[in-house]
Amino acid sequence: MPDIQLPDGSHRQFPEPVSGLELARTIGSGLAKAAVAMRVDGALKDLSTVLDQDVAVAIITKDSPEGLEVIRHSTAHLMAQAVQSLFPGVQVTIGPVIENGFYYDFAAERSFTQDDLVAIEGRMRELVKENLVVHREIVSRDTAMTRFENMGEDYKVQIIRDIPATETLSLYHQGDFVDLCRGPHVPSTGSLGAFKLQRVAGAYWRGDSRNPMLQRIYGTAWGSQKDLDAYLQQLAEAEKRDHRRIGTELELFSIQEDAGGGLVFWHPMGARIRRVIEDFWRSAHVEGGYELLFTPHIAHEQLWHTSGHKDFYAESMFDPMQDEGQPYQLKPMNCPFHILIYKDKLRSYRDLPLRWAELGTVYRHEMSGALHGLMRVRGFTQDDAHVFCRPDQIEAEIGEVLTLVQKILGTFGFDRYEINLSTRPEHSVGSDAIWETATHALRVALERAGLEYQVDEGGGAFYGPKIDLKIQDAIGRKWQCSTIQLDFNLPERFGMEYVAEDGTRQVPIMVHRAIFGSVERFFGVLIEHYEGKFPLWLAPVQVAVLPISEHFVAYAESVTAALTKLGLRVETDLRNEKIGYKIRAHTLRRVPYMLVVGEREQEAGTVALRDRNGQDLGSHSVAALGAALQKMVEERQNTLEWQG
RNA sequence: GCCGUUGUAGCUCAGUCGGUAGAGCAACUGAUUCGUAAUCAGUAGGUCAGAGGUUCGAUUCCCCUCAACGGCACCA
Repeated sequence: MPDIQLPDGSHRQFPEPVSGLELARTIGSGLAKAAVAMRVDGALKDLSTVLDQDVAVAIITKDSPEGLEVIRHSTAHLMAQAVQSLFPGVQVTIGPVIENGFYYDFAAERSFTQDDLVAIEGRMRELVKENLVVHREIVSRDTAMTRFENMGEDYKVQIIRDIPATETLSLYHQGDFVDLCRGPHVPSTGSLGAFKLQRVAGAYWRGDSRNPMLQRIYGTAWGSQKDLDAYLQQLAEAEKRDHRRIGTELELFSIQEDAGGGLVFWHPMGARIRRVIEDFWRSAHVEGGYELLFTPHIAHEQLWHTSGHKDFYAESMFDPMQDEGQPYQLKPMNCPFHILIYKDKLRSYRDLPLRWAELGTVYRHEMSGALHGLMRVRGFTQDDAHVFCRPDQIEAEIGEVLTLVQKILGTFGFDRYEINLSTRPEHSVGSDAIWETATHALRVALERAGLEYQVDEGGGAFYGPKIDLKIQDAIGRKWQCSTIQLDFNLPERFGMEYVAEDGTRQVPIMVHRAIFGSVERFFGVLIEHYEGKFPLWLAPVQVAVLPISEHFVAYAESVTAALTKLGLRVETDLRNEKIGYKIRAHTLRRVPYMLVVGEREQEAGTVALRDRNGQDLGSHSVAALGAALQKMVEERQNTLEWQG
């Protein structure tokens, strides 16, 4: 006689045991239809589970986060069933839920093609129509082992072998398909339907590159067709922001096959933006008490032995080059160079903190398959800085860095962050005392700054704790940019020291920090964030002056000259085209403001103002417009809204 | 690096069952002198990613290399 408590606190009594699905039906037919699983005293269960005790039950529906997980997991099974029915002999391995979807890895003789995906999806739809009941079977380890051995499912056998003996093994059946799975799953295949297979890709068995490569099929699944469509729409939106496409369209940058992969060429328009970014970065750093450095691109190989990079970073470094019998190496990092400057003379405790920043271009041998537009390249410029300080200064220095990070990122329109504090890993250098002091200092600095953060226990580098910061872009994607890392290793390796108040020699604390991370990558993120519609202060061309016809060319040029004189980036479009053509052309180039000049404007000494969003902003005198634009640029405003 | 796909004009793409290629946009020239997202006409533009092989003949078929794309692995 189970007494079942529902999430709203109410109770329902049943004369005999009931299944979850039956329970849902007594609550409402709509609920029963949307139900995919349930939570019994906190544990996820299939709806077919019979409730014969007094328990608390929450029905999980398609639209809840947990329900979506169940749907995605069940859709992965459905796909595996379809694959095995179409391609006998293909082995199944694992098929987990991922963000927005699922994948399933198969061991197959040949790789799947795009046509195969269409066929698999078709078969899946048939199986949905058949509305096969999904049922769970508890089996012993031996039974499970034998069954999968007989089926020739070698990978499943390996999986079973690795499951702790204490765990219950369950099999899920639907039609003639069986899979080893913890569950829960939807009650029948008819509960599924809003899915789409996306792509095939290779993936190593158990994620290890020494293992055989399997065929992974990715798919997405949702609680309703509407949600699926919305998601696909969102993917298309993200696609439109692709910095590689926009970069080509707006002539911002290119990657040249003749030069090699992962090497970025900044074209004039991109270079203009970079210059603005860097100028702002420099002035913000000087204001923040930094000195700016320049260091070479290569150094004796020996330096990289001293730094330890030859031991633990060699794979990412370009091979050494020889000159007069001496091996030199391209730098993958700037830190050793800054250390050499530090060591160039004896430092006093009074000199600390030293804050040294450099836009330092480094080269790393990223593997060919890892290269991706501006996001992952082989040559890039780090906005690198190192703070050398005493242990008692850590907290204040980290606080300063966090302030600068927020100031700089905020100016680019990034004010939502995800922050991680990573603490001491198992293998590490440095005393307990220094780790303790430093980690505490990072924590306090974060809290003082009022920043929320998560702690990644043991996630720090072997040489010190760190703070990583991800920014969120306009469509909610997260990008790792800023990082603040303490280093107890390099100062030791290089024998850095300062003379303390008591005359003893002490080792300084070293802080590595970057705000953009890489200028290239940050630029890529900016392009995607703004969809190429840069705010006025960053736009490579801020204003386009568009004469209606040849008669107004002289006036247009005078307007351009006046605005250029104010430091604005202005172009005159003298092409022999109609005004509509010019407006379209500059709108597509994302030029923030267009000034139309014709007879009326020439007479009155004004311009007709229009922004790239199609807003007609009325008529303005050249002087008033210039002053208003200048103000917007100076304040680095993120909006084009007219305040003149 | 690994698996798969792809590489044709500046861009987006069509095409060639093996007989050295075509469109739209962009560029250039001319006409038009125009009021808020594409005026009309013409011209030019290609070692069909690169190297090799098969063939009378290769952009097309085969092999290798390079690069891009989607993943995996990598990314203190």
